[in-house]
Amino acid sequence: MSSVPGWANVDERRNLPPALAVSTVILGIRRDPEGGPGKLCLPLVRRIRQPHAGSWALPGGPVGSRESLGQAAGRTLAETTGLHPSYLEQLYTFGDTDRSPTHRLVTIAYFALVNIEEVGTRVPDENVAWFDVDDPQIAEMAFDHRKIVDYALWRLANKTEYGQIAHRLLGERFTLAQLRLVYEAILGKELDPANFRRQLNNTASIEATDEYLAGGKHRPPRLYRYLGHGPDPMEVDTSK
Amino acid sequence: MSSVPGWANVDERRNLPPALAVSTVILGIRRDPEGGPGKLCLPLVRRIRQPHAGSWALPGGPVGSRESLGQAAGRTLAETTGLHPSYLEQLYTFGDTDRSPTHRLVTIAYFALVNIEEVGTRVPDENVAWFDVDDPQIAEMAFDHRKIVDYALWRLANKTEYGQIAHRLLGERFTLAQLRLVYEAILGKELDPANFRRQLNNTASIEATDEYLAGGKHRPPRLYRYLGHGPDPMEVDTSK
DNA sequence: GTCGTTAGAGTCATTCTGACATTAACTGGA
DNA sequence: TCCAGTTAATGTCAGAATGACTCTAACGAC
Repeated sequence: MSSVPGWANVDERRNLPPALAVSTVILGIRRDPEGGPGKLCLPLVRRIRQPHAGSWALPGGPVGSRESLGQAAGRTLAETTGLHPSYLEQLYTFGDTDRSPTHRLVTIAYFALVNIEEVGTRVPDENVAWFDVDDPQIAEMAFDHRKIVDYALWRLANKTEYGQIAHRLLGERFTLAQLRLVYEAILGKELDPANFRRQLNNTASIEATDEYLAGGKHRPPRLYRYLGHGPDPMEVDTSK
Repeated sequence: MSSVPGWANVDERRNLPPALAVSTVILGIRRDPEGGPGKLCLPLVRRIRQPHAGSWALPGGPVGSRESLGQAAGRTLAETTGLHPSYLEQLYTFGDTDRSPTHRLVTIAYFALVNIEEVGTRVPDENVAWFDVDDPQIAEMAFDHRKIVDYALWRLANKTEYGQIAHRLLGERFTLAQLRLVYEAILGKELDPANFRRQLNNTASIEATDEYLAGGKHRPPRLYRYLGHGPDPMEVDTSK
């Protein structure tokens, strides 16, 4: 077991308590102006301090002693990006001993979704930026954060219940075409509009309203809304 | 915010670092001698020290400074119960501020499966015991451990991929009837043997061997084996 | 009005599912 | 040895779900 130059010796930090932090992968869909399939994207913050100064990292920070883990995730997200996500779910806890070169770091990662209207907005300064998830600029990230993002994408694709997820990404009312674009962005393939409509009508998780989306060039589509019911008992309440 | 008698004042522990621990929900299936549907059960340890002395708790313990979280879960499980599970997956991290009356406690909960042959065995002393998950004796448990068990059961029932789970509960070779009993125990309902066989043949996740289970009174059933491939990239490697 | 576009409903062949019947292979007792 | 009883494994069939496709309705642009 050799000592790496510039790294604290492992034995020196043997009896230090581990640092507890939260990080949040917050995904949104970037609209395609031409109406094509949207792309999943997320905000990242540039690290100011060592280690990994200058690299892009997930928004997050240390856990306060009098806040729950979910509260810490929401607080640090608001402080660094100004975003208040409508969906927050614990993703995974990363605690390998070599995650940070300077100390033992245990990070509880959270997974959030942001309404499509807020994507790209609320950027407080040049140290916060939105990236498409497949942007080559973020092929490498600070710490093991790229691994965290990849796991969040895997979890999203393997969700059995997309209903509430799509609803969180879109907001209160949405058209079936918008909803279909969300599913297509997550699944990475095109879906037949007619069959998509039929399947949603069978599962009674969304409801037609008597409103229509005005302003388009063509026939106005009907607006739908999601009938709540979260199946995961561990979803974080962000209603406050 | 009043002070509870016998509890440390919240302000007194404000600046103490949080204690990091792991706990493991390790589920097995208890065979029904009459061949009926098996029952999910798990080993628990009786707490010796305060708080919650005398109550049943999940096996676990503090995280060492030079071990990963998964290693800590496997080590504490072996130390307290002698079990070496073949499947170990991170479940959830519990970090509410009121989990323990004496200090801020953050627990990374793990979820393990034990082979049916080991259920009820390896009980080192009277402070370790196996319980059916619906045993009224464990309707209440130490800390928030009952909540952790319930969440593990929810996750198990909501898994999309039962293949590898069933395989971990049963061992290397198994008959289709045994596999069906595992599915029935998890899903809580009976399945048609013929349709069950047909579905498994379509998904090529198990393979027929040319061996048969001898010793029964009737026609010997063919043995099958599971073709590996874990879909969850965060499953813990217990092969060491 | 017509044309182009999108919303939304309908058609049909294929596949999947649940329920049930049938045949095969073994043990134990008459 | 033959038969009854039990379990393993396969087959059948109607109804449901699915994928690919067509058809009609409703809008704006011209």
